[in-house]
Amino acid sequence: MRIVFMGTPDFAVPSLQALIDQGHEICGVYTQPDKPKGRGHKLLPPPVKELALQNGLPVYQPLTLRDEAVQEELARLAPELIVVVAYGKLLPPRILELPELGCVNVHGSLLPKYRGAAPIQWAVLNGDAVTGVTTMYMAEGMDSGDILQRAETEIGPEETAGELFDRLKILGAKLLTDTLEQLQQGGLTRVCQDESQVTLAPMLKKEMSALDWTMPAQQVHDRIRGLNPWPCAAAVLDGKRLKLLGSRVVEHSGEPGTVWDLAGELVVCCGQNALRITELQTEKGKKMGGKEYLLGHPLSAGAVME
RNA sequence: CGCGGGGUGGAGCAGCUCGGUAGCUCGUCGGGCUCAUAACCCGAAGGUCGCAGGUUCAAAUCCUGCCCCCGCAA
Repeated sequence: MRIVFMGTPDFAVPSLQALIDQGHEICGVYTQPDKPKGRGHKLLPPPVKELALQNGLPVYQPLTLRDEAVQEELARLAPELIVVVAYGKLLPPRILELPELGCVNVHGSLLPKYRGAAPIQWAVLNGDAVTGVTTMYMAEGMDSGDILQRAETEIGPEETAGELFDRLKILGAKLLTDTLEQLQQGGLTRVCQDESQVTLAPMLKKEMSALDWTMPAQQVHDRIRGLNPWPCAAAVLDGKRLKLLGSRVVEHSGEPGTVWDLAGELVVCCGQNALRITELQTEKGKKMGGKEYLLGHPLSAGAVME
């Protein structure tokens, strides 16, 4: 098929690769403009752009799709189908109607659950046992289009949002491949979303980093997993900021927030049970296990984590 | 030229301001004690203090340049 691909971050890369491998004619790749990232000032191209360039695909980075000239340019590419994976911009109605086969989107949740920008993170934050990916036709509302296919996967008890991300981007690419194959054979029926089951997964904010130690350990644990690798659960111990990256629920009780050195392990009491901190990061940026932290940062008596 | 922190035996840290014998906790190896142990006791090995220059009688420590890592901000 003659396809225009729209996508930006890491998550979209396997999907674009899948389209290339599947032998489609990719007549254009749309991605967000390069933005200053990193420490210096450096202008970094989005991951999708890099893959596109490696494959000699024409790249377009318009500031907005609402611009008429941009829309005309897209129309001249005459795609039969537009595939969108984490592009980061809403498609105006005129573009949605442009390709004869429509616009297909890959989303990181089992729609209609978790519409929005951060479906994967919220699945972990909420302690879900199962999530997945969905392919769908795009409609005007955010992630509201008719469902084509879904694929499920279990979320591991210690899995972080970042790890799940890496799995779902692969799963999403596979599902996309399958969906396009079946579309070409006309073997798919579109199913509209059950509006009563809709939940939203808004973008995470760094203000969410703070933890509430009065919550049960399991919930704090889910929080730590879901916020990793961004914005990451944050805490203050001994006057210094810590990022908490990994944890395990352990049986122990005490005043919520109090910190213990239990046989060399860093343990924090929660509202119910406690958490063993398995990985953390100090202000210096060093990632280390709870044990290693304790070796160089002995706890003062009655230490409390905030 | 966005702001800032850091690179010290295998691990995590201190020492740097006020240059002068490389320190702490853990691990490793050997020995001891114990019914036993993530416990305890004794002993040992192991470091070009990121790299290169400079100042100095003397540099982990002061000065200059470079490499690498990271936090904030985006």
